[in-house]
Parts: sequence; structure tokens; C-alpha cells
Amino acid sequence: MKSASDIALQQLESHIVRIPTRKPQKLAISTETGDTLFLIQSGVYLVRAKWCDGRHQILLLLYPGDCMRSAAIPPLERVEIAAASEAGEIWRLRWSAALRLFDGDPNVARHTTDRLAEQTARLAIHNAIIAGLTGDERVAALMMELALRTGKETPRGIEFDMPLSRTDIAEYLALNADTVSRILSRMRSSGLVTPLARCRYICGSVEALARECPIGPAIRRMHEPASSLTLAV
Amino acid sequence: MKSASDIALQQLESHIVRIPTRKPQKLAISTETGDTLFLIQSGVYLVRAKWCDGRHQILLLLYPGDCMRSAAIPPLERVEIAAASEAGEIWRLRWSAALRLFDGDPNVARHTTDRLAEQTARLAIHNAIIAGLTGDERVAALMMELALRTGKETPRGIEFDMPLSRTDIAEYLALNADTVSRILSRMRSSGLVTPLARCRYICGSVEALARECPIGPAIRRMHEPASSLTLAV
DNA sequence: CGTAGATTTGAGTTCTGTCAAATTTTGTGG
DNA sequence: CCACAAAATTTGACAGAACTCAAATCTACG
Repeated sequence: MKSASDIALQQLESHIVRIPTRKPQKLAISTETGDTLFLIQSGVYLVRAKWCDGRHQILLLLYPGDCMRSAAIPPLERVEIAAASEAGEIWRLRWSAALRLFDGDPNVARHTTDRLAEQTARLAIHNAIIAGLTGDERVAALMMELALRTGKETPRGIEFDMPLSRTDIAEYLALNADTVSRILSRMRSSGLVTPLARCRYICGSVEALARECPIGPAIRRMHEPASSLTLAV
Repeated sequence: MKSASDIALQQLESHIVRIPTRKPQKLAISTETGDTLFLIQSGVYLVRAKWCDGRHQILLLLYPGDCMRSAAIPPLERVEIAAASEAGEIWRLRWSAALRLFDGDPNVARHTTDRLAEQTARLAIHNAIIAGLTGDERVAALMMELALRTGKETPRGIEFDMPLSRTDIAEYLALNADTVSRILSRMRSSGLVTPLARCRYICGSVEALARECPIGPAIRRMHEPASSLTLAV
């Protein structure tokens, strides 16, 4: 069964640039390049901003199905989309081409617009996380996000990859890499998450994680697979 | 001369609810109400989220010309749009009605979509401000934002209203009201801004403010009146 | 003029950042 | 498969920025 968006995307074939990526690969987003739409096909990506004085910051995580419009990126010095997963694929097309498609197919326009609205909501909730939660609560929120978005159910809990290094986590959660390391040590010893391998964790109970952070329910609604925000087209 | 968006908005007359507001007035945004589009006509508004434990937080400031789609608001407990200016006007229409209009007039669709993308960029830059700047730098960023968005040039500098209370500022910048008060005292004594009256300031040099915060140039590009992001329709 | 609310300021505490050293992990070549 | 170097992570000790609590002061408004 083909969904409307599949059909619409076929019409775009000629305009889409398919970009397979490996782990540290980066796509630059500059204002000069012109307005661009990115469609995440597989893998996790980081939207990272770099400042004048060499400081970095991760604004947003992108998951499969997400859309990202470069005009929605603030005019910071340098912004890039960095591949966090070992392998992934991202599609790129000019916003003007997307607009032409939208004119012809309102359903695709709606789907994309709704996805972009979801990005906005994710930014807002991430704002709330950074602004209002303690370090431990922020890390718990990130674990929930990754477990719900990319995890797989197993008899022992939800298993998921952690594609972010300590530095990445710190840049995403507005913490220090040393502090992140300390917090993860505490989470390990309290049994909230258990490392299975390098960059792979298992979480016995997402409920326990949710109890660790005051906006747990909102994070669940935002990232849970069958969420009302994941619009069927 | 009528702009395209003016003409398009005329077609919407029958669907728009015009809401004049006074200072502490609040418009509730709930997921049950359905997807809604808000158009700021005049005044400054706060998008405020309330958490379970009674804590508040201001996610975003809205200025005249801004659009806000309720689907772009995260599923937090309670979210509301609060009037910050003494008087203002905000228009409300259902997203479904907006979509019908978009189908008929691609220009309005583009204008609205671009405005919503600008909101996303504003959220992202606010993220960067909260995540990476010190308290003093954050307040400087807020002053720049208000001065550039709502200020008027005078021989002595830019004059602007401060529609936010100390508590509001604290909720917006992820600080404590006491800390905000201390920072404002320092800014007064260093002459970066000078109070003219209750809730009214004059800033002698926006450049001096920009020097106080590492992402000053980005804030300028984001909020300056003739910015490339303010799209002419 | 008096009261309620907002703001300012001080003193002490806590969380997180900074710096440095130890330890683990990863990648490379023999 | 092992040894080695480079990078990432962990952990400790200390410092600093911001929070909490409390009291004093100011402002708006009836």
C-alpha cells in the first residue's frame, strides 16, 4: 500500500539529492546556499551550531521521518547537520522545488507543514527541558527521547543506541561533558539504564525514567511512536 | 497599495475572530480545542507553559506580524498566550480554515509558512541563548530583542517598552527573579540601558549591548526591522 | 493614606563548571 | 593476536555563578 506522501515523493525524484552518510559526516547549512528542505530517511542527525569563539551547541536531534527547512535555522555563524548514526540517509531538495510540489499536491504540503510544526514543538519542549530541569532530569529526558524514538522492545526492557558522545550530550543538554559523565555514572548505579555495549543501552522501565523528570508525560506524548503528532497521510 | 496578504486576509474575514486584549489577559491553548492559527496584530504576547508542580515558563515572545500555530506548541500541561502589552489585538482562526485559504492562494500559504519557519528559528536561537550564555548575557539579549523589535529611534538612543515583569523575564531567560533584578541593577549602573519610566527604557547603543553577548550579531539579524527574514509579500 | 503586590538587596547554600590526573576504549601496525 | 598511541571517558578537588530564603524598600491603586 502506498501512502499519499510516497506517491508525492515519487514526483519529486528528479529534484531530490539522496545523500547516504557515515558517522562524522557533516552537511553545511549556510544562508548563501538558499532555502533547502532536508528529509531524514534513516539514522539520527544532529543540528549543530558553532559560535564565533569556537563553542558548539546542538539545537535539535533529527529522526527518520523528520523534515528540516533551512529557513527555520537561526542566522548563527555556522550551522551544520551532522550524522550521528554509523550509517543513514538524508534527502535534500530546494525549498522552491518543494513549493512547486506543494502547489500541485495539497496533501504533501500539509504533511510537510505538519512535520515542520512538530519540529517547532520539539524545539519548544527542548527549551523547557534546558530551562527548567536539573542535569539529572535533562539526561533522563534525553534517554526517554532516544528510547521512545529509536528503541526496540525486548523482554528485559527497551534497547536503544546512544549515537551521541559525552560531548554531544553536553552540547545538547547545555551541560558539561564531565558533568554528563558523572550523571551517567549515577544513572548506571541506580539501574535506570544499563549499558549493553559501547553506545548501546537498555532501559528496564521508561516509567521510572519519566518519574525522574517533571515533564516526563510531555516527552512521552512528543516522542512515543503512536503519538497523535505523527500524522498519517 | 494593497499587499497580497492584505487581499488574502480579506477573504478570511468570515473565519477570523478578532480579539482585543488588555494586560493580563490570557488565551488558553489546549489540544482539545483543535489546531488553531493566531495572528498577532499589535502588542507583545507571551507563550507561557505551566507545569504540574506550579512552575511556569515562557517559551516565546510574539510580536506584531507573527503567526503562531497551536500544533507547533508542545504537549505540556497547560499552555497559554498572555498579553504583555497594555493593549493589543490578536486574530484567531481554525487551521482548517487557513488550509482552505492556502489551497486557493499559494502566496498566503507561502507567507504564513515562512512566518512559522521564522518562529522556529526564533525558538532555536532562544535555545542557544539559554543554553550557552550567562545571566548578564541573556538579559542583554532580551534587551536587544525588545529594542530592535519594538523600539523607536530617538536622538538619545532607542526607546522601548519593557512589557515583562521581573518574574516574566526570569521565566523567559531561565533565571531567578532575584537574579534578574540584580543583573538589571548592574546594567543600569553600567549605563547599558537607562530607565525612563516604569516599564520604559532607553538604550544609548545597541552595539554596546551586542558586545555584551556572544551571539549579538545573530540576534541583530533575527530581530532587526529590515531583516531578510521579514518577507515582503 | 494605607495596603497589597512587585522589586531590591543581603547572606548562605547548592549545583555545575573548570582543571587536572587516572583510566578505559579505539584504531593501527607489527 | 598483541603492543602501542591517540582519543574518549571517568573521577576528584576546588571555584564560581545562580538559587533560596528573608527582610527591606518601592509602587500602584483604591
